[in-house]
Amino acid sequence: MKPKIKLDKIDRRILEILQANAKITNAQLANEIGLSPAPTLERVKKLEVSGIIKSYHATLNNEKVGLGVSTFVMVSLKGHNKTNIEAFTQAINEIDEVIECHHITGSGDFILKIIAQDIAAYQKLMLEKVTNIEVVDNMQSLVILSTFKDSKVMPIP
Amino acid sequence: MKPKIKLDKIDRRILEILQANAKITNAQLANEIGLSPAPTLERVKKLEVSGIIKSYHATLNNEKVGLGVSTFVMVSLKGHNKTNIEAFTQAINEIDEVIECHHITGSGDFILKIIAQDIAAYQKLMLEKVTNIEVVDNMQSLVILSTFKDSKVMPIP
DNA sequence: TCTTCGCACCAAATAATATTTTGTGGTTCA
DNA sequence: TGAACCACAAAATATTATTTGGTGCGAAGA
Repeated sequence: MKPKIKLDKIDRRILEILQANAKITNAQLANEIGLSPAPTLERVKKLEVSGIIKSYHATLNNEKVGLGVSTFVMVSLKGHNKTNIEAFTQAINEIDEVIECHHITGSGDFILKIIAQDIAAYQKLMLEKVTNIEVVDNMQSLVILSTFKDSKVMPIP
Repeated sequence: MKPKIKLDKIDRRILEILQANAKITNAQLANEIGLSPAPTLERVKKLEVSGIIKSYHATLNNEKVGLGVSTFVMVSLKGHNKTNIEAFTQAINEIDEVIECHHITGSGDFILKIIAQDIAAYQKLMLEKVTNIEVVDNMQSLVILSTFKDSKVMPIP
């Protein structure tokens, strides 16, 4: 039996705050939501245990670590059958530079997000690892020129 | 003068660990990288101050908070001039459901990532907020059917 | 080569923070 | 009405972060 969780206004506020800043102390968080530390912590733990909060991550400045190029890649497979899809996703999973892989509607089948040092490294990566995945029919790269928004805060309904 | 930062193997390991799990304690982190807590903390602080670590975020389970639909949207503007681009990015910035906005090469001009409760909410959002941005010429929605990879860990070169 | 400086580190003390415990009031349901 | 259950607050305790002082090593200059 899955425990049905309903979020009240305070829970939603907690989620909003922790998405924006996971490093806030429990005391500060308590203060912001207008409760004392004990029940605040209880709520956070409950959100974690229930799986509503999945994980916590540090976000890096990609340029500063030497990752200057990000792209989206639209991929079509040779066939849409389960075997090919599994072969593809498995191959993708082994490539660290592919940080996202989504199955989508529309003309293509998949959209990937890929990170690389520069265009040269990107080209090398594509040629050596991505292009020669057997089941891939066709690919189109969209290079990100600049990013205007990259929010880590989902709008909780 | 920007302080040129060079990362050694230990720094890269720290970044890798904190990207995967920002909630690790300093003592645990120290243990994993084979240093004592003091210099470990020093390194982390240095990475934060230098801006290599940008921020820390909680990641949610979108389905569990009632956000069942994610899409990519390819957008073409009526003209590629600076004025139109600024008008567009500003309009986009006010829509919480648009969590990413990138300027890209290729036939379209922008790619957006949008989150909504369900298809009905998505349609409403598009009709009421996105479609009628004045400078938008053409849009194509790609609905995410499933996500096979969504890594928060960048491969540091 | 010798000396000195500065850096990265460790161990241990201290400060801050998380977490647990205990008790209270309000709400629901039999 | 009253029993059981929550959600909460205050305060005690445990855990963790942070600071301090001291050591050794490597690089730069005499």
